[in-house]
Amino acid sequence: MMGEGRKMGRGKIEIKMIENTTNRQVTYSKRRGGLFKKAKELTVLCDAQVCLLMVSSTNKFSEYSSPSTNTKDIFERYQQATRTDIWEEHYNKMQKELAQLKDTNTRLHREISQRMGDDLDDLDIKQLRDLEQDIEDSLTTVRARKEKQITSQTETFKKKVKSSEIQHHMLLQRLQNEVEGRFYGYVNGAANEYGSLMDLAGNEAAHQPYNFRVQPGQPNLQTGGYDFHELRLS
Amino acid sequence: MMGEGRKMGRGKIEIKMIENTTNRQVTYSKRRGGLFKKAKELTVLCDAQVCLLMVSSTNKFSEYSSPSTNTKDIFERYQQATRTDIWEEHYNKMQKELAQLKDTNTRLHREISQRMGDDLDDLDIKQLRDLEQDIEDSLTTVRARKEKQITSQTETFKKKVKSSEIQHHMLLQRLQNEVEGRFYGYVNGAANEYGSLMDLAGNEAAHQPYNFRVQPGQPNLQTGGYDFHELRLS
DNA sequence: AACTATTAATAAAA
DNA sequence: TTTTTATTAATAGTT
Repeated sequence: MMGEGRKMGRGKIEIKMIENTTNRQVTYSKRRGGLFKKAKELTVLCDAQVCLLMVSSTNKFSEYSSPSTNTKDIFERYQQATRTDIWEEHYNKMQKELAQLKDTNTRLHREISQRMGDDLDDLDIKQLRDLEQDIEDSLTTVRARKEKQITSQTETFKKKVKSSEIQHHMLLQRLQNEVEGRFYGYVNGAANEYGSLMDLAGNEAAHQPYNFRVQPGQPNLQTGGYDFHELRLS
Repeated sequence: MMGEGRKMGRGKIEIKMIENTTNRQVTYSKRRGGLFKKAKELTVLCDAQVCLLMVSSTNKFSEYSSPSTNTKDIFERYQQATRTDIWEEHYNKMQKELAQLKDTNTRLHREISQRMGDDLDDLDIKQLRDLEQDIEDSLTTVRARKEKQITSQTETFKKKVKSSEIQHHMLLQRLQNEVEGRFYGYVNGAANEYGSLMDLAGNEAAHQPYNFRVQPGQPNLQTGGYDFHELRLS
């Protein structure tokens, strides 16, 4: 049921493109080394000629070709030996790829249909039971995920409200102070000239000595959002 | 001291050409599969393009090139990317090989010199002691070999003499028979027509029914010599 | 070709 | 990057 997973080294990997760029490059580098080593060993052990060309996803080239073999030679010998036009080969390969993709497409389409409750005619009882179980599992997973999301959102909301309350309280206090003409000395020297109610609203930072204030944070790259900004009063 | 030995699977192998043809071909086949698999994995995991051409020692070709890559393309891209003319590359490779051979040559020459007692100026006491020990070991080996050879030659000689004696004895007997006109019937049918004393000397095989005779053997490829022929009477 | 005892390759962590 | 280490994958010899 699962895709062909493989373990090697300390972790488990599937043979599919490594999304993380850094990992991909590290893996490329390591495996390239491995491939070259194996190519050399084959060359020596079996008295063979090997030519290995590689282009990384960052367009870097690497080459191995066995001693006293040159790339051009082996390439030409290859062409001669295969006696097939290189373009025809390419064309065939494309056709094969196309067929495979179509096939995959059909399978996926059918799987989706079945999960949506259509196209069930060809399934026997066991298959139907399996499908049912699968869908139930999916449901459980989705529900769990949803619950988690709700909890998370609630937390966020609580924080936001709390922050809001603190700010409100502060503003009220300062407003009261202004109105009563009583300053507690937290604005010193010339800055006083600008001390006004308008200023409080428009540029609170200039007069803000407290640590309560929730600061706008850096963009949070991991979630892709700007979470901290949501905590600002607006 | 030993060459880099490697174990893999159930046995131990050095990375040097596998002499046994069958083994070599089996290993070629297995490792070719491994190499292709790794090439494919690299292609998928790292979003790379790989082109792998192989010629076995029996001149059979194999190829892998990643999907939507064709061999010609990647080859041309390779040429472009390296910006080096393929012949220049070949030339460089030859030069490198040449330099390596020269280097090896120099080393060997020096080693021989030292073993012959020359060119010892750069060696410290330990190195000299090691060299001494080495040479002593060599000497022991050579002596042992020599003793063995002597024993072996003696054996060979004994056999030869014995064989010679037998043949002599037979000849004498047959000569006596001829002279006495009495045949013991070991030459049958038409062959008798050719039974003469001259024939005995010039073409003994024609009349030779005994197993005593030491037969000329096949060339012995392992020692490079024709050992059995030495046992023939001449 | 298939099996399996062993080694070699390597993914993740440091 | 490079090294280390836990783990899997490749494979040499065997049947």
